[in-house]
Amino acid sequence: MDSRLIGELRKEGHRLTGIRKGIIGIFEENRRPLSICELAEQLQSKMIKADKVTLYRAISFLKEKGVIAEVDFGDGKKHYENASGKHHHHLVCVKCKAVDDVTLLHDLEDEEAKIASQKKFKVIRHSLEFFGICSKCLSIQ
Amino acid sequence: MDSRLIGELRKEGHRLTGIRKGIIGIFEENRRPLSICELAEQLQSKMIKADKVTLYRAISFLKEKGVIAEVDFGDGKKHYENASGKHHHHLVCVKCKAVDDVTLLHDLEDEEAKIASQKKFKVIRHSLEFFGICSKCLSIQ
DNA sequence: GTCGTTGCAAAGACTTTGCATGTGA
DNA sequence: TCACATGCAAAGTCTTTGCAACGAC
Repeated sequence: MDSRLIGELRKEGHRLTGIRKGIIGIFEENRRPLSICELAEQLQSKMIKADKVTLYRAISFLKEKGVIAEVDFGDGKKHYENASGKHHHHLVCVKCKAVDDVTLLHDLEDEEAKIASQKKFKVIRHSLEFFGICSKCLSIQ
Repeated sequence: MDSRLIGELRKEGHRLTGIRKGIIGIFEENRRPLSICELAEQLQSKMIKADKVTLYRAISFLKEKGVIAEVDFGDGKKHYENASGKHHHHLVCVKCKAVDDVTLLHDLEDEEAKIASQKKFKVIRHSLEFFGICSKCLSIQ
């Protein structure tokens, strides 16, 4: 587990509860972005019981700490993933909802530079998702 | 107004009501993506009264027809824009929520080709938004 | 013992559904 | 007229807030 994070939490007077340990552990194991419901299921499979409200609050807390990042697949739910990994984007299967990671050939830095110079817009982050049909669903059809 | 669309609607037994005419007109005038609430306001300023439920249904209908497209800014609301324009992406100001359009220097076709060949994933569409601070908000600070 | 964290209940925001009424063609 | 479109009420889903009880340190 991320010891820098744990030290920081302690220093700021926050507490490392069983639920938070569980959540941090799950986001370290999981590459796939998780919704609140999926997170609750994974905690349950680890024998950690937690109210959904607690998960919303824990997620909000960890998002502020920069530990996890929010990802949006336009399905009405928010999804979260470990923010520490290499920058990447997502392939979202519209049939089976599977999510895969992908990195770009050319990253978007030159695009962001163009935006800054042409539009005087300071880019903080971007969000790029590809929607389509995954190899499994293609083979089934 | 898009006469191809109108003909198609008629042929399929659909009706071109005042509300639908109003909505189509608004999406032709507006380049900025609109939420349901913003659409309701714009209709009202045209003296067209419509229930929000009707707008949800009309939007769902026009989305199926491919007339408008859904855009997601991760703010918990769905936004819609005219789908007939040139393919573009969005600059979303995190301060004032203004939205501007932007086109890429290099479009993502080569990335999609790479994804298809490496991952066997058939891309249908992608969604790319840049979040940051617009020129106005930068100058105010 | 303190004060941050949790759980339960309730409220809030956005969207969808059911059904009777209205209306364009 | 007749099927599609609309409005109202209600329900559904996801998320946030209030507050008392719990528990990490």
